[in-house]
Amino acid sequence: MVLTIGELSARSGVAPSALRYYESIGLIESVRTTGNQRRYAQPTLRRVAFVRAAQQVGLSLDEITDALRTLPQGRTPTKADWSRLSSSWRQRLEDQIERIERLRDRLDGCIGCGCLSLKTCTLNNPGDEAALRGPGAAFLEPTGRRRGR
Amino acid sequence: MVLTIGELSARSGVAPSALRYYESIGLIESVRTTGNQRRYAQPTLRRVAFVRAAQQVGLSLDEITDALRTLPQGRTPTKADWSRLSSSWRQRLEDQIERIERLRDRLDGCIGCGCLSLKTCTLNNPGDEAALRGPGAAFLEPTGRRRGR
DNA sequence: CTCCAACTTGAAGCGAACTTGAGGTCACCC
DNA sequence: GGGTGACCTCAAGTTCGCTTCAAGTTGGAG
Repeated sequence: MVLTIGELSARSGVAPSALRYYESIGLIESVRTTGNQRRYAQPTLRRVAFVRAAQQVGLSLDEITDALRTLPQGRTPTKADWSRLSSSWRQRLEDQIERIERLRDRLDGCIGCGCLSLKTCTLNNPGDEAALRGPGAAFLEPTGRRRGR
Repeated sequence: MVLTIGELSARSGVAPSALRYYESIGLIESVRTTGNQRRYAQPTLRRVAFVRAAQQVGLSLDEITDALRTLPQGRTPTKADWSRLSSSWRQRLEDQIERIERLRDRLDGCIGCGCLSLKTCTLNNPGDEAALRGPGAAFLEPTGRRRGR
């Protein structure tokens, strides 16, 4: 069974134009009918779903492309394929979770102490502390940046 | 003590051009010297740090602006100010964490079962399941979307 | 065989979040 | 008071992740 672009769009929730765009950057593949229309293999559906999930957590299409490049597009991925991809992302996801938890806790802490205003709250008074160890305020952006800069 | 744009940039790790941009969209404020140069009060440093943290977790500058608008820029924020902001963001952050954990667990599950390829793994075979309850594949994008679309 | 919705391409447009550049001014050190 | 590095404005440019449009083609239902 193969899918038309309309079917893939309906089942993935991703617009046809976006799917064409994904193909143009090498994120997904299609075969063509004699009349030049795209046909997608089902694994593409999972691939697309995965792309959206990864986007949700802040990965760029470039990064996702890189990661998925380690998976075969033609054959079904093996455990080893997955294991490779998974381990490289896991740390990243953990970092992301930690970053959000830190912001959440910071926010919670602020309810109690009224900080972003109190000098005494070092946890929430990062700028001046960071200045002591040089510029960058790296405590808030611990590892790789998400986009831009 | 006030900060020049260069100092604020160095201490926050945010480029001067970005700081000017933030000001242009009303995210931060400055006073001017007689010679028309910007001078920032220290709370601005915390504000900027907060902005970057919030960006890291996927909030747009618009949303951050809205949220911070509930905080006073002139006076120091009170507990009540913080409490308001905090409670409105908390759920959002929780959702974000949950979403990432789901992706992580999905990834972990895949190591064991080789999915994104096995039909038997329903957890990781969302597309076909989603098709049963109509298009959208909403399982992966549970609540509000981050950007675009 | 005809029809029409669904597809095709390529180019242009868009919003977000900045950066870069040109041309000019300011402020602090010697 | 002179020099120079940090600052100013405004406009235009950049990247990402798409969408929209125009003009044409395909393929399946009747």
